[in-house]
Amino acid sequence: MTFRLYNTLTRTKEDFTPIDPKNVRMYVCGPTVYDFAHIGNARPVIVFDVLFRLLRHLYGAEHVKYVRNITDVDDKINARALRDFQKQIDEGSMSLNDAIGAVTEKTANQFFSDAEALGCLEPTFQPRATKHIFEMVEMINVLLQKDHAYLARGSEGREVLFSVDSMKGEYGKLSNRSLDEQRAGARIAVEAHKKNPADFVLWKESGSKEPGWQGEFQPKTNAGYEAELELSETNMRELNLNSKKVTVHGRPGWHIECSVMSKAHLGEVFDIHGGGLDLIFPHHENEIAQSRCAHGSDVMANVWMHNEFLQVEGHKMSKSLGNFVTIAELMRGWRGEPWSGAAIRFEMLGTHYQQPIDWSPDRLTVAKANVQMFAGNTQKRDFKFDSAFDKAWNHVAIPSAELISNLSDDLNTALAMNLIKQSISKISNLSDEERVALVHDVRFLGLVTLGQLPYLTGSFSLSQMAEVLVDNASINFRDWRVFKSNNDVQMSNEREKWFQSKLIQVVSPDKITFHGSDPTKGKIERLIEDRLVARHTKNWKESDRIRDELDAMGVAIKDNKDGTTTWEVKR
RNA sequence: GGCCUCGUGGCGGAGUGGUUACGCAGAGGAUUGCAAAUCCUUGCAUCCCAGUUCGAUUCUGGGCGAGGCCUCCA
Repeated sequence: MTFRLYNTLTRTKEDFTPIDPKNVRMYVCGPTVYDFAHIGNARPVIVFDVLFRLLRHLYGAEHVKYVRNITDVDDKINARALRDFQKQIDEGSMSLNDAIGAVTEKTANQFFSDAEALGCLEPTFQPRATKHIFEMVEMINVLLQKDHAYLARGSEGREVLFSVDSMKGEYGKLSNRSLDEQRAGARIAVEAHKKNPADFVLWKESGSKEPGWQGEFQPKTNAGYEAELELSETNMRELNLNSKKVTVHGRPGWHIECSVMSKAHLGEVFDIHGGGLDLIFPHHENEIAQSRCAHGSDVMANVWMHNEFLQVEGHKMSKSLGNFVTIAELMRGWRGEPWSGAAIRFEMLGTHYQQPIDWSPDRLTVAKANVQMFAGNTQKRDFKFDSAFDKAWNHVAIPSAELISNLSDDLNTALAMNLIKQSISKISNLSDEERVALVHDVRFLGLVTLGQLPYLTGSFSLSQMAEVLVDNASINFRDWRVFKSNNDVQMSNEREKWFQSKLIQVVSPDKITFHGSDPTKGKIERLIEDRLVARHTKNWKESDRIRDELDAMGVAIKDNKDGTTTWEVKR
């Protein structure tokens, strides 16, 4: 079987050959943790999770390393910290640094739980930029010594800049653009202190007049770093500097973070580097420039993969259009319905990663219907207690050869999902072998986990209903904690009301308890029993009245063929 | 200006050099006190032009139309 991947670097589909089959290495650009992840962010998370699963299958789980970073140093984070914690900072009850820590911690945690809800495996490493500052300074020094970088004074202070001219002929290969074309384009701001307008920042001085920066930070903390920068002879002459060392109190540029974190965990040259389409230029181009020049290598990674973008209902997703949807919001309820992580993943994998997706309730409905059909049918007694099914669930997922062959063709999840959708549509009529294959494939793709099954069927047992409520509660609880920590009294009160209405008790900042199960359960069961009695005596009036009453409680009932009545929370 | 993607039934949306998945909506039926749910059956489609080919929705070229990226962005 051949395993092929489209490589942005060569613009062709190539056979994939790892540098070392015992150590297959992949780096994917993770989130900048200034705001909750939206569905656009979810795409690379899901796509590269599938690739991770495939690599693990092909080379053995212990032979694959997957690094997805957390960018927790960025001007947007600082801005967010100032916005959210302005009051506390002004009052002196919180340092800007702590505020930044609160923002990144909160956002990163939400990202982790989002990724989990979307059925993603945890990457091997999830490094944070703030833990690698020293190595960044080190790499910048290497670049300075090799004359690939220079110190200059910009409008906002001193900067260490990467010199793209020092890499002429090689810079721009990934994005397929030459420096000459760049100059012709009108989009690049010409800044006098740059040797070439395309030169980008490696290190940026933090000005003392920027609120709260100067003196607020200690070397160990998350923002504002003292960097010792060695200057090359050339730079010294140009800047008329006498000393060989210059200290710049500042912060790293965006691109250097990934160069450093990938090197730290995967080495100077590795197999696969992934991310969103928009990162090709300038982010990945600049990563390549930094890493190759610092290490003197021909490539940074052999294969570069980029996922296409996602639109929302035909439009670019943006805050100004008001169609910005976070993952948590989708699961809580979007366009009138909550969408499970499984449905979101199902929908996402239905399109090849290099195709744009238009995100809409219609498409999600399809995915949801499929997931529910699968889950519902596998919940049926004759299916569930069937030994073949049992076996499939209780063993490690062994994907079918066809699934692997589809995925091996440049991660063709659309084709893989086609297989699954077809099997699901005739799930009741599948042979034992086909059923087992379906169960394995669905699990391999991370579409459904055993723990998720009860939530997907729509036919909740009583205890499962309680679980669902607690599950929804956990999302609200997360929000409540955020509002609480922001001292947003109005919003946290609103959440508390929600809990009260659902008979859920907030025990502590880490714990919630569901108390609503028993009374509700008893009432519903009693009403259903009463109604069954009424039906047996053909008292249709009373029977319908009870149905209305249950309906008002948000409970929908179904009279089954065998004379029993089941119920579910109305969706 | 540079780079790139897409155009399939009423709608959403896959795949394929030779009978066009799947879902929603529609139609018919089973079941039902009614309803809901469920199950079964079913009608409906490949933007236009040219080329390659025995054969094109699929490959190539052109046209028309839609959208994205190039600036922080996944």
